Amino acid sequence: MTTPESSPSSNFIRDLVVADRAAGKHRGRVVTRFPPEPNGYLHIGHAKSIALNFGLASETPGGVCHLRFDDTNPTTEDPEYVQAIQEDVRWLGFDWHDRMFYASDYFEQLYAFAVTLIKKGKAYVDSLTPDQIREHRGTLTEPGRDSPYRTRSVDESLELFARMRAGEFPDGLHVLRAKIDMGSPNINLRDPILYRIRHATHYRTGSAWCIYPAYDFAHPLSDALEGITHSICTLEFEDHRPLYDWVVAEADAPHRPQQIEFARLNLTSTVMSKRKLLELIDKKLVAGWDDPRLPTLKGLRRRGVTPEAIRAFCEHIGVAKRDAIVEMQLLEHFIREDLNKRSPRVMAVLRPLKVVLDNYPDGLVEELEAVNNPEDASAGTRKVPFSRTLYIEQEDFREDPPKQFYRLAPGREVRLRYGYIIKCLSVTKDPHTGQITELHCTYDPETKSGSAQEQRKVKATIHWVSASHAAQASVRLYHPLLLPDQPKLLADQDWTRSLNPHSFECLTGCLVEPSLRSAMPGSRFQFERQGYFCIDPDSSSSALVFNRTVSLKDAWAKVQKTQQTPPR
RNA sequence: UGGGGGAUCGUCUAGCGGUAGGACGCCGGCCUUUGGAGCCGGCUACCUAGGUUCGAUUCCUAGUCCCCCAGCCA
Repeated sequence: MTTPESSPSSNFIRDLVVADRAAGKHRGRVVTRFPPEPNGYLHIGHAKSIALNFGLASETPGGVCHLRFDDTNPTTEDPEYVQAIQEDVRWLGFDWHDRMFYASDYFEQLYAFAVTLIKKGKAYVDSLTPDQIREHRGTLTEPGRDSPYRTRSVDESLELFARMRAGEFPDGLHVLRAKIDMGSPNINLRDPILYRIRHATHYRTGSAWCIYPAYDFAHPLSDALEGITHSICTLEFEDHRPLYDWVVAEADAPHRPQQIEFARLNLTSTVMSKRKLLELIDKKLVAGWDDPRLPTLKGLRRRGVTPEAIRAFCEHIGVAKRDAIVEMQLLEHFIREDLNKRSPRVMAVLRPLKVVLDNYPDGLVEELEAVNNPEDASAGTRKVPFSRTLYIEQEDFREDPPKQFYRLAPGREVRLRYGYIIKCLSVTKDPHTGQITELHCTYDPETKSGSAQEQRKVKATIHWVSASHAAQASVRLYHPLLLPDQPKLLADQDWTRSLNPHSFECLTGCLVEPSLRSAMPGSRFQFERQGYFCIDPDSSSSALVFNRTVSLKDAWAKVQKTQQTPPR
């Protein structure tokens, strides 16, 4: 069977589905659905739902999962989103096969269900204004009051409803409401609106309709029509469940699905609500839906995150009913874990510092052999050119090295990855600014990597590129979208004030090893000692652009952090 | 203060009356030509108070705290 690591962890929905199957409920069938409204892009919170619904279906013999667009509101929906959502679900690695549906395909049937309800005296056309309806609804603590139109005859409601459909009335003049209980302590049961008039063009049905079903009506019936067995949604719909059940029962639906609610995903230092994401886009606070700082699937993808990492993350966080905020570090862990296995290693210098090896023959170029991936022997090796003038990382040199810094410093030695041990002899500075402009070092020819004499150990190995061979690149670094610890501000209307003003950083003049010149957009690498990077779509062979997906864990950064905050 | 939900390490999560487990994180060590990866060890939790029981995180009672609901959004 499966190993403990790979076997899916238990959660209450899985348990329930298994129990239902064992009990022969729904004749042993399991049909789930992922029902996005095409009015925005998918984010990692949706990924949790997608993984749950498609996962449940795929781990059950004969189980299926539908993709259904819940497109009952013509004013906000757009085919652009329908397209993007399909791409994202596929990219994540899930397949609905031929089971793609639209709630808008059910409009005719939903209309018939509404007529059934009216005929049964379970729905009526109300002619109160929106304000009046709100007034009559009561409050959380006071019951509502019946609309004067509640006692309208079945025939009159039938006729009015037909005329609503025929387009005889302007928006808002009438609505169709369920006749349940205006005194219910559950506000959702106080004669909820089933249909509203909207003279708007629907992206799929065009102008065929001017009345549109509300979620609480369309959703349960769409589920019923599709034979959904387990209709999984988030916690905020919990008190809609009695209405869900009411609609399915009273409309004489052919099938009764079961609604089950779970807690949506929240992540630290980012935003997940559609409203906030949309606001970031609209106000141009980010570059677009695929901005790598965003938790959208498009953003994560552009950043270099793999679908495998997202799926592993979703499996690991589990499914429960308590509100939860998952630390971003956990997501990063799964990104690193996946990328570590698959990313070719490569050397890149983000902030270059020139190094001249005074005793290395001018004009000589050696091709050093470098391992492509220590985690994967089949990845092989490559040649990296080495010469007299190199660049190393600025932070790998300290003129006045602090405690525990064991990289290069005047008089100190360090190994160049796949190359030689070098020793720093002198530092050249700009006479005006005092800035270090170059280092003069010597190399020890006895210490070439892989050679027999290579006995000596040094404290550190650093990465480098050959000055005359390296390719220029720019590198985009991403930092948390939000400032730390600002839950108060976030709740505000003014939540954008908690945005991190430095969430985006672009490094130019970076130098990468020449093998990267031919790399294709989207390909991922580990820049040794630094992190995982991928080639951005903006990249070209003449101007390479990398995104940092996630940094490597950095023990030295931790040491520094504790050094910076000495106990006073 | 109506209704619906929920409370287990710092974070996420398991547990279904019998020693509270895993992961992330954090701390320490080993190893290392990536201060990466890997390996080893450690850290910290059952909201409170009663009750039932030989035994309660689990069952019961009463509290406390948190989340959701008053769109012709979903």
